[in-house]
Amino acid sequence: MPELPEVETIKNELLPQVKGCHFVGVSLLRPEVLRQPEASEFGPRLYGQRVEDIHRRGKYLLFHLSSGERLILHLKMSGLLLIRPSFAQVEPYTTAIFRLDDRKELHFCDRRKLGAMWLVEDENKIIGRLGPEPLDANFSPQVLSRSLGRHRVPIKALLCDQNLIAGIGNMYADEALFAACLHPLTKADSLSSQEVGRLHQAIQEVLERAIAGKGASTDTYRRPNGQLGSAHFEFQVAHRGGEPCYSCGILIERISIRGRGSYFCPNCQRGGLQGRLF
DNA sequence: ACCACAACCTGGCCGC
DNA sequence: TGCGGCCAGGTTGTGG
Repeated sequence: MPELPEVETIKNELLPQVKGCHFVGVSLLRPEVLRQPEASEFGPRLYGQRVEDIHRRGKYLLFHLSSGERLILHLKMSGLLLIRPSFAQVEPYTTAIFRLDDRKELHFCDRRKLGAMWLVEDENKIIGRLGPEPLDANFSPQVLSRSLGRHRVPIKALLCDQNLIAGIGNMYADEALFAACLHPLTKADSLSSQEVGRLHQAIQEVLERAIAGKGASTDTYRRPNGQLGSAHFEFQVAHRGGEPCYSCGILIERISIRGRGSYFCPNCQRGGLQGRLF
């Protein structure tokens, strides 16, 4: 599942391939992927535009176009962006093909069909409500503390809230809580300042390590060249239910929080307990 | 304002 | 072997 490190990797590896290229055609194989504008308007507005830059915001990818417009993509659960040669074979579940002027194509594939795409003049209509970027210099422990302090919900649920912090999903929330020795059910507003500091550092370290590993290929994720990421080999708890903790040997448990699988070590993640759980 | 939950989607996995 | 049902999870919308 593409979260911040996966989308960051896609951005990093796509950029040298498409920066400076012009769009010379687009095929919408599944027009429902396009949320804005109407499908009939999409091709004409994209045609001839140069890709000036690509940015990431949370889990969104933003293509900066020469007109000043933004082509925005969200990969949701199973979206892939693949660079292919012209007239390459089209994989199943391809929803859109962008043709570039250097005989390359950008394929948007999406097995679960949840991904989405916009072409807009004002990106803030799409990404304006996102919380701060966890790897930005201005994401301080104080900023994190302010986000957490007003909510009496399990810390795990808050870490996945894109309006509070942008880019963290289920896997990296579990990994950050393990690294901070915090139980996922701990009420967010009960964290001490030391615990918030630990969590802040854990979030940044877990995300940076996953970016260094080019993302985690636990499910369908692949990089634009088709290769897998390696970040999941370093996972301590995510998707490791029933396996022994690398730190203490106790079996990793899985519970459901807000309908999402949450993996944690019941021995290492006692922080936040002491009667503060429920 | 805050919180919970269903819906979207499909391949894979489980139990019978 | 086959089939029904459930699960994965990011985001939006609805309702309490």
